Amino acid sequence: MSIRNPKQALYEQFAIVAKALGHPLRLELIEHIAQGARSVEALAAKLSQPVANISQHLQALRRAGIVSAERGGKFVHYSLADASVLSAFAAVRGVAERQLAEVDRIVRGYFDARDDMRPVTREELQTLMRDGLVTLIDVRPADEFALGHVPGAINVPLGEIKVWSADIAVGREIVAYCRGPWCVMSFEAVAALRSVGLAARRLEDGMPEWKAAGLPVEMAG
Amino acid sequence: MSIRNPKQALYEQFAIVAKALGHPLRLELIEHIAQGARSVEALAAKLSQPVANISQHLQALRRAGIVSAERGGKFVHYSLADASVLSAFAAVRGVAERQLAEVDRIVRGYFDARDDMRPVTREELQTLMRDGLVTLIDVRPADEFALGHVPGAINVPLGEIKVWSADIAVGREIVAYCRGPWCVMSFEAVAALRSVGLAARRLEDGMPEWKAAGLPVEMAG
DNA sequence: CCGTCATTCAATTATTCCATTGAATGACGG
DNA sequence: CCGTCATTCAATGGAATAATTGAATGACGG
Repeated sequence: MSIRNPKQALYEQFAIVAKALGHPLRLELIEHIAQGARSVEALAAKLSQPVANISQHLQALRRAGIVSAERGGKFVHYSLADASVLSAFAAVRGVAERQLAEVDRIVRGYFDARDDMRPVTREELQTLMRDGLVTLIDVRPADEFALGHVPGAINVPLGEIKVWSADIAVGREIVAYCRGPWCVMSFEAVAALRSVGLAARRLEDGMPEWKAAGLPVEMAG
Repeated sequence: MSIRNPKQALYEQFAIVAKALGHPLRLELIEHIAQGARSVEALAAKLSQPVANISQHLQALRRAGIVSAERGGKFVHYSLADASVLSAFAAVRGVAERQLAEVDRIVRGYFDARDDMRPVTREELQTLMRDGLVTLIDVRPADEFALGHVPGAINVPLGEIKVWSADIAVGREIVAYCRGPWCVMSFEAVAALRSVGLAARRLEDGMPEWKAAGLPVEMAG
């Protein structure tokens, strides 16, 4: 806590935030917390990690002002401290997408193979939904769907998509979304639907971005 | 390079970018490089750091796709790889400003003491300049001014502000800017000008943001 | 083709970060 | 007021990061 010039002191603070974003597990935690408030053990289960490890990463995120903790019952619920966290995440992602060849390689090797089409934008989706032209499916697990989803969306967790798609008439387009722009589940869903001859596309990103854009969110189920 | 799921692979890439932003020296490097392309030794001199140390930090930034290097003569010039780097920096800064109490403490303890007024926005400045109501000064060192400045600005490096202000008539407002929103020099300039009875305010942020906003930039001197 | 000099590499030490384990905390429900 | 259980703390070992030093690279100018 030595006295140093204020610029350095500020930059140290900014670095704390960036450093907290600088670990893949913590980024994944942010993605999950962005779906809604969650307890430590729920997050640990979702990431298949020991509880103590998750707890420590959450504390790192909290020290950086990225998430906030609130006790309810015997659980501590973590949620995003600020909507600006999502834009910081998006900005970092943007740099990586534009500049890192490895990102390009991963996207081409995996994601393009499952959906090489341009995703549906939020604006497009609103029009399509208003005119009743598409079926919108939310492929996240039921608990995340319950915490908030796009109005009119049907919850079809990825594991149930095969059974669900058996009853669907060919011709009507299906739009799928999940947790965010690179959430694997919506890519898998689109690939599965196409493989049985259905027309399917992804929404450009997921629930947190929809909400952050100020669009309506439906709760419970 | 083991085979793991694509989501983790992507998040590792995003983490590389964030991690590169997670060190105060590297953030300061970005601020300087944003003023214009610079050699390693020039940056080392500006930050008062050994050349080898700066070289290694620059390579970390380059691996993260944040800066790019180009050889010219016997110097390697580093510049920002992408305009999106500035928005990532700004987003991280935004989280810190909103959520970290320590940032508030530093700002109140140092910056507010020198300028407790609302800064001038870019739009305001354009109006004031067009109507000829203010004198605009760029308080950065001459070399940075030469690499690009706001049209109509006068270069008054911080060290010369006392001499310069002696000849200025009271009454006409002065607007000062430097490298970015928390660049210390413009705060110091405003404080110095006010202490001799002149009306002075800061621009809301600095040269890189002006340029990133698509506004005109004047070169050379 | 050789010397110069900006830059990078390599090696070292100190520090910080990360995952794991098991124990401690502390709020709730009875 | 006590047991339960989600969460946090503390301690360990191993890995990555940072600063420093001095040597090596390698492109340019002659």
